[in-house]
Amino acid sequence: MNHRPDSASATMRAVGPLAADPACRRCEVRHLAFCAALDSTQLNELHAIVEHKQFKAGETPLMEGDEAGYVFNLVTGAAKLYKLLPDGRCQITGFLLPGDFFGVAHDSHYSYSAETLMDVELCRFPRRKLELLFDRYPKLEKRLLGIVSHELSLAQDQMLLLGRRTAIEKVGSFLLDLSRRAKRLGWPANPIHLPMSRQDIADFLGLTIETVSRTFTTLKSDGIIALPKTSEVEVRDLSRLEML
Amino acid sequence: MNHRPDSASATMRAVGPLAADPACRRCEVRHLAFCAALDSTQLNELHAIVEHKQFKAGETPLMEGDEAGYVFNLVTGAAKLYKLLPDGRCQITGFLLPGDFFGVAHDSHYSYSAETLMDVELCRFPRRKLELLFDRYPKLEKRLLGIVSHELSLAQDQMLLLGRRTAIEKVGSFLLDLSRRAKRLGWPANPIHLPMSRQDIADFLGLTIETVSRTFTTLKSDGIIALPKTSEVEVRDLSRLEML
DNA sequence: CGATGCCTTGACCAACCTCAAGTGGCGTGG
DNA sequence: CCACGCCACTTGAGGTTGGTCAAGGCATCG
Repeated sequence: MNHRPDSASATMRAVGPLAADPACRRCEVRHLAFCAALDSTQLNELHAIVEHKQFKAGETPLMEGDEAGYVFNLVTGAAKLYKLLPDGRCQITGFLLPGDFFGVAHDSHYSYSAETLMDVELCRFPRRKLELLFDRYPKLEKRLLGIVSHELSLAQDQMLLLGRRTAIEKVGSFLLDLSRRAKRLGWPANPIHLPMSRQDIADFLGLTIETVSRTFTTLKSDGIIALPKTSEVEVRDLSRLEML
Repeated sequence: MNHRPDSASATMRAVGPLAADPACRRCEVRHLAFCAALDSTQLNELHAIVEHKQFKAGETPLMEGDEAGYVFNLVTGAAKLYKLLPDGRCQITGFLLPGDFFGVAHDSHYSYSAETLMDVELCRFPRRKLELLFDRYPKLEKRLLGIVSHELSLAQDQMLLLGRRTAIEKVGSFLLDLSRRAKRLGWPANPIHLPMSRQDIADFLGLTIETVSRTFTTLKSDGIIALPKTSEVEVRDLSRLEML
């Protein structure tokens, strides 16, 4: 049911229904995730309905138009959420890192797709079962409301970025954002690791891959960043990056 | 306040101070608003905490950074929600029409501003009191979750528009969207009335006022729309408008 | 070591922006 | 009732940002 079905957890599971689920308790992203701030009872009930799943890089845990039967919590890895136009143009609406929640739909079908950027572990909650839990633990529903409100706020920030910022401002704010999120996860905040391709960055910022590449080059020759690897950005002048 | 959730609502309605509040019951946008689909008891309780307010055109019911003490429901008129960059660049994140809800903040302060486009009537709910109601009527909180999820979905659509659509596609989709919303409100869907200025449309679509104006002119000379007044758009070829 | 895929760079182009002037509707005052 | 001014909108000319198309570099992997 969760993680690897190996010896340690099998032993603990023998004790009793409530002591039997160390997986969620041990979860490294729990303090960041949907399941944060739950008491023992709630956590156990949540654990009872969760399904741990793994995906390889490039797979799609959910697709626009699918029946919205589950909500998800990313545990390890990274993914993107995106929408497509009929002619193939793509807008990435967000990147998912450990602890991030996704899959909320305002009606019965998802309005966007998700694709993994690398191998991913996630928790999957059947929507119906979760809603039953909400009736007993309104706190869970409050938590979800908080998460969705937060995402709405991020979406509005992104609208401002897409509609009114220049290419260099877009890239700068993207890098700062990734750096902050890495820090929150306890990862190195300065050599920023980019789990996504240049094309993904372009589709997130409303630019082309060439413009993203050129903007990185500009920032590099201005001494604001360095690019030790193509998937790694070192911030060399934070204040000038923030000024953009 | 004197109602208990488990009382028979039919009986309760007959007597007491709450029988004296037909305002909410008569509300013309109730079937569209936050207060839709509530039973009599819930509606009475909600009515007990609501404050009706009026604003003149150009006023700001809430500003980015203000203490988020209230949530709002627009009853009549129209308004815009927007965010500003330090240098004054503006992105409108949405237009509000009767029945629309706004003022949800993910933390204790608003992350955007609201300004009326014309004289407006609205309902204002004190956030703390509303949250107390949520504890007794989880259905209210579910309703709010539904509204916020829906707004998130709209925000993602708007990201796709801002990042990946051309000027003419932006204007076309804006007009279709306004037309659909008018229809839902029981207003004429075809000569579309625009309650906002060209500048507002530009700030919504991530364009300049000149580009919006030119795009209207192009659509007009292509015979797709007519402009009987500057604030009125007549759709003359719906299918070609939808094709954009 | 060649093939592959991603990224970078270059030259050119077009969509959209900027700046500036012109138009038209509307309210005000003579 | 008309003249005027105001303001929002439209139109025009020219510039810039970012897009398009194409070639070249570079790392990874068989």
